[in-house]
Amino acid sequence: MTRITISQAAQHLGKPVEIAGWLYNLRSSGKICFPQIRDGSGIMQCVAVKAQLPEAVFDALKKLTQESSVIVRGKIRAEQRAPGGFEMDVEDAEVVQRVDEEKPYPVSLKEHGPDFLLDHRHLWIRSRKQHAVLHVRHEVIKAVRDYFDSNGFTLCDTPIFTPAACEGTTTVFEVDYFEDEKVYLTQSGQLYNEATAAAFGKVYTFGPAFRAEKSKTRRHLTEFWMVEPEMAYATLDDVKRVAEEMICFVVGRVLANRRAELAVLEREVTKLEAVKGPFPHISYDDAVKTLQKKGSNIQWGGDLGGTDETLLSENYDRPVMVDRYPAQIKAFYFQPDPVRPELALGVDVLAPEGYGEIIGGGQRIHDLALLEQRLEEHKLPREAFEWYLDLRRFGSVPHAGFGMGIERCVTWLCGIDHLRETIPFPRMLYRTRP
RNA sequence: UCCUCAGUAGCUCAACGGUAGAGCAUUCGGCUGUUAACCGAAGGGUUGUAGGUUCGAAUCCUACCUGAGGAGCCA
Repeated sequence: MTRITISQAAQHLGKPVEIAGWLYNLRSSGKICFPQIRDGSGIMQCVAVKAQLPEAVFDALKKLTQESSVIVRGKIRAEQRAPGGFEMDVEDAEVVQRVDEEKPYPVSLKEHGPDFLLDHRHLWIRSRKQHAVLHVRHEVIKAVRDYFDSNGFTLCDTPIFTPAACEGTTTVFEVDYFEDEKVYLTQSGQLYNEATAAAFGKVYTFGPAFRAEKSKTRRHLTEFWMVEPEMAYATLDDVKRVAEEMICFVVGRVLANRRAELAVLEREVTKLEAVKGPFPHISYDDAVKTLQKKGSNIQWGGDLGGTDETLLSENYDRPVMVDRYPAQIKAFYFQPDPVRPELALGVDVLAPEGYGEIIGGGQRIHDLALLEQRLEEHKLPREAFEWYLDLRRFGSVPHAGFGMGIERCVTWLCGIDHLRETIPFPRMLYRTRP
């Protein structure tokens, strides 16, 4: 008997096969019942007819409880009435573990509230929608890696324990490191990326980042995943080009390989099909003017708020790049604009449909004296940055890079309204379980 | 940290000062093509916690706890 996954059903029509999975749903009508089995690759509707089965097998199936693990054997045929288009005529079944009806599976197919679902996240991820979102996440991550791997970037992972906050300003999680030493969970691999870029030319790091800000919004997690490329001999324009190419590549992959998941999510595919280069570019100056015309009370020199990002992205059907922000609202390491030094050569990419910032990046300072001056202005402990300053002493070159938040990207592509559903086990303010 | 909202059956909600209810889930019964199947019946409650007002509180008031949304900050 050949064991197949449900996704392979079309290649095994008419042949005896077995499917190992869990009971997703069951409908029963006296002498016939329809167990729907999920196996992680899809959902298969089965048909069990009393007259054609041993009594024990039929009874076991008819009384099966939700999410009991079960192996079913039989032949598969095309069936229009079945969701998914295929159906198995069950000839035999083996219950691996039966969920006790006295303590039934808690996540029913009916509606639930967010608190309940998040408390049961370890089970919630079995449901169709969550399953689809996490499949899209997998596709996004794979596409991102494929893009960099096939464009001359070397994966150089950066440390998670760091001796100091990368950017000084934001709050970091402090960890006891053996006796008498404190380390911090990384907020970004960027500073280390600059070192590996000088070693390998083009690099990227892909890993978790931690932010201890008490942010309480649908766009924040305390632990999230970020891909950060960095390029030596590169400028702001290179960052913009690579970011655009990468986004188009990722969106294309999701459209090519995850149509079924997007359908489960009821995502408007045309909105994603519109994501093609070139992306619109707008300067921070113009962004502020546009926003003021639209009624925002943003002033020049202030950062774009969440509503500002939404207002701005409403103007476009694809991601928009906003560049040259005031240096004062950007991190210390941004290279100033040569014509207007009060501006930083940084760029943010805002996703369409109000999904906000998914990418932030820019060109880094390569001049030693200027970097030393910035460290002082930001009152950063110079000792901790000596190694970083070395990068400007030994073969410094113009270099640039960016970071993309994986969960924000997945949230946008899936068209869902909360970041927490795009990671298997979200870590948020006040929620660290399960 | 601040602002707003919400906690009633396992779940989703109703009852808004006068006997705590429905759908789903569970159990029992019915049904040979169900699509979050349907039909009949049963069990299931210290209304988040602690005080207060009242003849009477799920309902009004106060504090606290828990959660959600938003602000600031960011990916």
